[in-house]
Amino acid sequence: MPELPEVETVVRGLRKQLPGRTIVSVHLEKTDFIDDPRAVGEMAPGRRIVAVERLGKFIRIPLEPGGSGNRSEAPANLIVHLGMTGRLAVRPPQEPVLPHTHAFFHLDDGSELRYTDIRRFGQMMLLPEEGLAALCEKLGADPLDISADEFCRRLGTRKARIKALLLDQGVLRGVGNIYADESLWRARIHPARIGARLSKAELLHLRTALQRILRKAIDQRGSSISSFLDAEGKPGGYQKWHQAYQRTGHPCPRCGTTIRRAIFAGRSSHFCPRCQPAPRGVRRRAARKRKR
DNA sequence: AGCTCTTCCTGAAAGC
DNA sequence: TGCTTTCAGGAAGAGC
Repeated sequence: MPELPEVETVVRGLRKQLPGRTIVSVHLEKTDFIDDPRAVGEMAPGRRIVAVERLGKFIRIPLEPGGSGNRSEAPANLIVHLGMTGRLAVRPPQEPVLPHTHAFFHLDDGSELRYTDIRRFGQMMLLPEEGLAALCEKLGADPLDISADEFCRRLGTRKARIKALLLDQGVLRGVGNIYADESLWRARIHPARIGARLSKAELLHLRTALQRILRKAIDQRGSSISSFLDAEGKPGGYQKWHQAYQRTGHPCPRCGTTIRRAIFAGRSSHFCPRCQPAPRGVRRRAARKRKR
């Protein structure tokens, strides 16, 4: 599932191919994941791609104003969220089309930008500058840039569980289940702890762990779980480094205790019950549950 | 404010 | 063997 490192990997790949290209035409198959399919189909053709950027887990492809005349004067941004199974890649037109490919952007050099998404949990939209500003406002800080002070303020003052806070895109943009679990394991913090009850040292440790893990994962071109492939169709390598995520029943690499799985904030969470001691209240409930 | 549950969707894997 | 059920999860919305 694409999270910050996977999206960053895709963005870096697309950045080598897309800027400077002009969208010649658009072909859409299934459109239920697109906000306004007609707008995408009509506004994108004739416009030149300026850049490729990452906004949390969103991919932003700004398009130059102008294009083929008529109503396409205002700047627009093609925004793509990969959801669970989304893939965005530039392919030669003769390359066989993968099943579940729903959007084709024909480019002026003959290649195609293709969007493939088995489960269609992804999103696609064409946003004017105001819409983009509104989206950015909803998103929290980028975890790679956030200062220690802001991290403590955003997470250390909230009464929600730390796992929920890490996953909340309005708090931090880009963290998903894999990197939430991995950073909590590394910082030795139980996922059910309340943000406001974490010590300053724990918060600082968590920020450092999260940043190191995200940077390393980007170096490894992301984690390939449930068939994530980058813009060039290559798998990432960070899944080899997972210490807790999806390692239920395996020994904790630090202390040997069996990694456990439980649902917190509606998400399956993987943690070491010894390294990451549970807060009061959770301990009793966890005792009578034993899955997998 | 923040929790849980449900919905969207498909394919893999487990269960019978 | 082959069918049915369960699960996975990002995000949004409902209801508590």
